Amino acid sequence: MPDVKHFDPDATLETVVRLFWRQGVASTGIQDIVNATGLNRSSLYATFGGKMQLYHTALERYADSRSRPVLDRLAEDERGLPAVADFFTGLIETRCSGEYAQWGCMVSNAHAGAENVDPAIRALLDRQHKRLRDALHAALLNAQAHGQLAPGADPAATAEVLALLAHGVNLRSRAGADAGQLRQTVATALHAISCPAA
Amino acid sequence: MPDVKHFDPDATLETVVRLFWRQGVASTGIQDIVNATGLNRSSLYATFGGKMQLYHTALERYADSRSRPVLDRLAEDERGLPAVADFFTGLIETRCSGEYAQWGCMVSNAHAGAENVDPAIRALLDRQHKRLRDALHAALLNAQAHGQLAPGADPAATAEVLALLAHGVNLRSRAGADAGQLRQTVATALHAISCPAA
DNA sequence: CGCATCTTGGAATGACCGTTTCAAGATAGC
DNA sequence: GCTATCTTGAAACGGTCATTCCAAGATGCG
Repeated sequence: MPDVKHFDPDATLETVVRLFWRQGVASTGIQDIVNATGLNRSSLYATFGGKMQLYHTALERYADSRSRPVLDRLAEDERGLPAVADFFTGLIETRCSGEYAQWGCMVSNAHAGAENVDPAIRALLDRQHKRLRDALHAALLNAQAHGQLAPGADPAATAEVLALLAHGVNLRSRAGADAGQLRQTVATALHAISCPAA
Repeated sequence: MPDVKHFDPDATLETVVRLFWRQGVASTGIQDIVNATGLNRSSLYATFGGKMQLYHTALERYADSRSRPVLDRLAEDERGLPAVADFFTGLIETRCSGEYAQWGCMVSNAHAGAENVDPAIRALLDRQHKRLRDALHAALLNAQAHGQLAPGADPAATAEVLALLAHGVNLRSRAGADAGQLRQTVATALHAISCPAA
């Protein structure tokens, strides 16, 4: 019978996610990954394949373990606009303070890099953008049902606006944008789509 | 007396801008630049310095020759919201069709790359974001004067919202987002900030 | 224990990285 | 046309790139 792995692939992948998230795939070498994870080149290639395959796996892990829970919570929060506001508050908190401050969003970052020409990566970016938009859409439908939305507002189109706004927050936060200003900007946007009478 | 340059530095820099714009600084090698410009390494280094210095010069050229004219036109257009709408229409046109389709914005792209840790680059990103926001602010002040803006709307804060929206357009267009959908999204955003009575 | 099977360490692969060096070539004033 | 001064071509620099290979080590079953 064969030998078993002497390391935890899951923990390794989490380390790799952070490297690619912070530095991007083009600026991260295999040597960086070897140094950060402590495991050998052979084990890396045997377990995850080449660099781009590893990046794809890491990006998928990011989307599933970081984005998805937040988006699911947003979609299932039935309060309407307060749910959207909380989503953005949490987003700005994550982007501007703590361990991941000024790292931006790994998915947003991938949009701007040369890796987006890879069809598999681009499909992942489209899927993730759709998930973001759909979660916002669900929250806005609740907002409309509660009469929180401005009359005549289209929840689907507005969800797309807020999705692009989130991308903007991700980008600017990576360059060190002020959290307070981002919060005020989001508040302004939400005020613009909310019902004047409410 | 000395020899003179056997090439046009301005035309060379324009070629370099396109390389960095499309592929990013991390994925563009000096060899790529040598191949694209046709001139020698020695001439490159003697004229522009090293790679990062060349990237900085190229990014500044992009900001001055590509962004600035568009932003100046926006700031000087006194029509108000129609000026903003035209700005976004032109932006989406540039981002989604023609020679630069799916290249995104070189400044937005720089936000997501590892190059943003360079203080000189980050200062340039901040300056450029401020220019974008100020141009939008000027246009929104005109809109307010013309009674096009929703009552109670803050032109300064709204300008920041639209600036982040522009970043979102830049990002998503690079991943091949549909121009029609982007136009509709922008229209929705502008509708949300416009005066209901107008 | 012996053996088949997988993992691991570490060296080696050729290609490319950004940068430097230097001789040969080109130019403008004398 | 000579010379001083800059530009240009081409090779070479040490280092790092992603990837591969293979012997040595570890494992669980018979």
